[in-house]
Amino acid sequence: MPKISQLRRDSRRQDILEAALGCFAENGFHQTSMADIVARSGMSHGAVYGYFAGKDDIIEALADDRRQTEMILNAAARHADNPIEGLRALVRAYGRSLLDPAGLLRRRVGVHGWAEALRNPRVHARVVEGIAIPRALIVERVEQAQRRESLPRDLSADAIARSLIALFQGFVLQIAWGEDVDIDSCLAVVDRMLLSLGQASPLARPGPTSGT
Amino acid sequence: MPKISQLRRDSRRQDILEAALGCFAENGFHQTSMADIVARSGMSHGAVYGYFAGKDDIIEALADDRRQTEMILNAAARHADNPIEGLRALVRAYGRSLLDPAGLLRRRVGVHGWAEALRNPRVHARVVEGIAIPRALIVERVEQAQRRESLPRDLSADAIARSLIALFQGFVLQIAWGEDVDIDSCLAVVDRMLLSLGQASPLARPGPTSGT
Amino acid sequence: MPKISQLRRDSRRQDILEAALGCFAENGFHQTSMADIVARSGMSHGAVYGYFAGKDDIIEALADDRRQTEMILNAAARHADNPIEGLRALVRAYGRSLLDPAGLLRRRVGVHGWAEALRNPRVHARVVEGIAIPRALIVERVEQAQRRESLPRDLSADAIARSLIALFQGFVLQIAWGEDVDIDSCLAVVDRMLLSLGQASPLARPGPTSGT
Amino acid sequence: MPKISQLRRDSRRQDILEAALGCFAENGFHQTSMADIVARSGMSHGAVYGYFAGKDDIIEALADDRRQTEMILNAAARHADNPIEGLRALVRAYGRSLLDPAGLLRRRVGVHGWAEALRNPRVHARVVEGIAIPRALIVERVEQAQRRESLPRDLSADAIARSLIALFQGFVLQIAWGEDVDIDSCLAVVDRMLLSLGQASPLARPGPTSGT
DNA sequence: TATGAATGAGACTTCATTCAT
DNA sequence: AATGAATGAAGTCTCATTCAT
Repeated sequence: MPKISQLRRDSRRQDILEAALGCFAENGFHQTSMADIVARSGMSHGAVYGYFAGKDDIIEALADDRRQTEMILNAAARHADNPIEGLRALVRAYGRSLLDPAGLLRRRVGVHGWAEALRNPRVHARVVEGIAIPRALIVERVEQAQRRESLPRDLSADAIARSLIALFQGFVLQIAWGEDVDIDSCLAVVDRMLLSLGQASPLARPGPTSGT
Repeated sequence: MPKISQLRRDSRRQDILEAALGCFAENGFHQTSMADIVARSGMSHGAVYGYFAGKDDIIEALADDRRQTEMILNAAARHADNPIEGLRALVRAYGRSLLDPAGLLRRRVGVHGWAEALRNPRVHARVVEGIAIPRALIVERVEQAQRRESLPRDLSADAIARSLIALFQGFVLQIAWGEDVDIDSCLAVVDRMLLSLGQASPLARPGPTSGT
Repeated sequence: MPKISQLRRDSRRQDILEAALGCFAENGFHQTSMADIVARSGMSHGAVYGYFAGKDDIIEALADDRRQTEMILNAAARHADNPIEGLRALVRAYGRSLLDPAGLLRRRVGVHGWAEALRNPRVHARVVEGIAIPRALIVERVEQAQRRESLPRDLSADAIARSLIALFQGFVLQIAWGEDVDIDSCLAVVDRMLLSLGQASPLARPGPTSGT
Repeated sequence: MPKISQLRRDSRRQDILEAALGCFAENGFHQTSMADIVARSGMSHGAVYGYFAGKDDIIEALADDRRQTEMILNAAARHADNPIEGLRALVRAYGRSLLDPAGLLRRRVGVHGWAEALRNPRVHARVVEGIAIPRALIVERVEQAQRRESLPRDLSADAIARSLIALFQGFVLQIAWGEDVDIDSCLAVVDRMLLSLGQASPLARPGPTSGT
């Protein structure tokens, strides 16, 4: 029988996650101490441990960043009839999210999560699964487009999806570093790539990796 | 006047860097202790500190490793006469390096370095400068291509360069995670993107990010 | 809002200072390790660091201990009407404190503090300020005496004060070394010096530093 | 059969001691590393250990600072016939040495030695013995003076000697701290004390430690 | 439940001394 | 004799977690 309402519990939990997000964004997971998080959350050590089993648990909770992804994916659903337009909508939606200053912290922590996924299996699982979701959706759209001949059939749908995702991973990285990235220009490039892939005359296809 | 030859000194230094590379690849910078590196290098604590001022110094030395980048860039220089072919060569060269198992550790550590660059200014400088080198080269090639009309002039050369780099950053990441990436297929996608960008009929250009 | 009372906190803090005092008295500041202090205090490393920022902080806290000085000065204040008697009372009070075995450790640590003051600005400030307090009081008394002609007016009051202090610094040192100092005899000498200074016939004053 | 002449050996040894003196004066014994001394001496680690058994050996060699003391004592010998003048000459000689900037380092290291003498028996022995030499001489002069009635017979000669030494120990300390000490004024005070002690009318002697 | 003081293993780094060259 | 690289014990301090209050 909880003494405080579930609502209050959720709110407190969110406070901790937000505090952790701020700390991790500034200093990374391993250069942030629990004391930092505790101080920033305004709670006590004991209280924080009442909501999370430990630091790793907080890291995992933040790595489990499925919500934002799903919100973005909804944008693609609006063009369910035209796969190419769906993909373009997805690109635009992702692009917009890159410009959102509210996501700054989340993107920085995301990069830390990429590194953490290399050694922490639980984080790895969450991060990789989180990316598998949009990839599956993109693959679906690409295959639709290939069936309609609006994307070349000789290219692997999975490779196209991975490439699109890779593009945005790189953008996230470059932006997180504070580089002077003109997102709109980059989106224009991605958009044109998508479009021109669909138009490419088959005659012009040389062997892609023909070189040594 | 050192009692050991410069050659031996360099070799010892390299031993330490290799030990560190292995440790960092497995556990990241901050979950690797100096004791780990010391043990793996087979040297003593004091000896390691005779070569590096501390852990950060080792991290920076590894981040400063742009030799590999430069070697790859040399491959692209051979196609200096045709910019598009030069870019394609670059893509192939990078792609090959992704398949090289010898670079596995280096790529994993590279991802850790991306995260570290978010909070360590010295690492940031090295990482960002290391990426500025290929970007400058790509921009140059793209501008040549735009002057010859083999790439659309209305796209920003910088954005194209950033996009190409982003693609490979994402590939590095996905491969480092151990995902089942078919590099050849991805390279084919990138190659086709490059080619078709050049062929895209002007009439077919819709406003790239026209929607909200 | 601390979970332990301020009283208990102060007591713990005092325990640490006492442990440190014992260690420092035996081995000096730099030959005493934090582990020594921790062991002697019966607390844990972390606990000690909860009360002091580090070893230097402990050293400074001990150097900052001017309470004893002030207690001694109070003794002299009782003879406020007659400056010479006030000075003699001060001498007696200091002298008594030299015999106090309870102050043995404190005096030994004091000597270490003198050396530390040579290179640690914070300790320097505390030590020098701690001595400025009695000096100011002595200067005041001496000037009173000079106005009443009970001390020669041609001697610098500051120099007289510094000389009195120097005497006691030397006594502290010699006693700390365990030398066979007969304090009472020394006090008799100082007392007589004070008295005879006041009686010295002006005719008998040769040039003080007339030699080479 | 030494490869280098004894002369050269002595010179090298002196170089090391001078380097150590500089380091110790700046940072004290225990905050100076052998590497500091080695660097300042311009020699190699091995070479230094060829002249001294270790750091403690160097410290002891510096604590054994008998030469300067002896040079000063020679000044007192010139007035062998008149003990009071001999003491005054001694005071002047010591006073001059306090003003000598060349002795600055030596005096600072001396203070560190005072502290070190508290815990290092070998240093203790050297320091205490070094001070016993002038004390013995002063005692002798005082006893001569007492026999001639130029100093009161009811005061302990040892206490007078210790008091004179204490005065200078305190001066050394205050000067080493960089305090604004007017040495000449202080010497005038000491000189007058000596003189007036000899003149003090027996009638004026109250009980010295008559207080509580 | 909540608090925050306490724990203690373990992190990074220094340094007196040795010894192969 | 000289060199200076190497050793490794020991130093200071941090911090994730626990638990008495």
